Amino acid sequence: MLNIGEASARSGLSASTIRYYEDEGLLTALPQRKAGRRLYDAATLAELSLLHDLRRAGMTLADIRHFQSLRGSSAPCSELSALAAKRAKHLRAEILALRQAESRLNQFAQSCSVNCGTDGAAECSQLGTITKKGAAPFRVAAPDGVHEGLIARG
Amino acid sequence: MLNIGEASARSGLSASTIRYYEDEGLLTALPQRKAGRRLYDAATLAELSLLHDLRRAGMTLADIRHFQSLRGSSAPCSELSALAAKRAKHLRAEILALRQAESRLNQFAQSCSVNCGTDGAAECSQLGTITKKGAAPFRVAAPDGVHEGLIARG
DNA sequence: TTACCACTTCAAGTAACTTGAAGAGCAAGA
DNA sequence: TCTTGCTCTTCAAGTTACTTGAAGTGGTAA
Repeated sequence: MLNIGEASARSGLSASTIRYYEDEGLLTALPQRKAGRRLYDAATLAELSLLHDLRRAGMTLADIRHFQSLRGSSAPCSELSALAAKRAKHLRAEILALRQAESRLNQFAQSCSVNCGTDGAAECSQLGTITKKGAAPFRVAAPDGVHEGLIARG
Repeated sequence: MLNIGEASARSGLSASTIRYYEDEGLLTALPQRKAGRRLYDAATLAELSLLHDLRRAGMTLADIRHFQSLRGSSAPCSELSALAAKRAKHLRAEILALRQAESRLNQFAQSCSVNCGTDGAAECSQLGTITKKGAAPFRVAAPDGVHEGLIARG
């Protein structure tokens, strides 16, 4: 039995986020209480960890609620499966975009540090070096009603 | 010269987001106006695209403002370079985590669809299959004052 | 001329947390 | 026993980055 601080460390969620999820009804099993304080067992902890994962996967809390409602119901598992696959596909696109962003940042950092000390300081101070060269501006479209990427959520 | 709709399509930002960035003073060059309507040239468009990229890279609007202030100043380019490298490193961790989430979702979808039609439906309806098996719960720590991942931003 | 659509401003709403205030439980040390 | 210090409690309010809605304007196609 772990207190909320330890549960936080293990699940990767902050203590206040854990309380928030509980308030929002996202925990199917409430933590036990001792002297008013929450205590988490392995099952509850696993659920917290799962919540963290699903959020990482870009699901909104509403999505997660839907997932949970399917879970208990007699919904065809094809629906559950499709939901997961759709999310995974979306994640794949997101990962690709992040990779592009990463490589542009790295490019910038490198060209910047190379030019440092020489007369290239001017070029270094131009943010423009990060922008895609020659590549057409892109939009990561969200397929059929699925929400935009993590960033677009605000 | 493109109107805001076209600028939106090219930059990947929604029209209202573009207006929002302008209101927030994130555009170093304001778009021209014709009959009250905004018109964007190549330079402004590039800036919008860059803003989109930096956001994708997980920078907050405050981060971006800081980046911009460094840009014009006599700040050592090592600082700019370090900032970019730090961001890129953080992105790398983020990408890794997303990949894990993706593979778990895929695992779930697959095990689910395989079991469909058999008596495995019960297993399928268990969300628990997505959770990491045997792996210790992890936390993607944000190094020294850097913000948490995209999701943690809310 | 009449639709119609993309645009304008401004205010208010939203998601998902986070922060702050004010107080309580409890273990370690003097 | 008392104090210090930490973690916890609830509840309200604040935050970020947008998004949505209302009410009105500009330009063009039929």
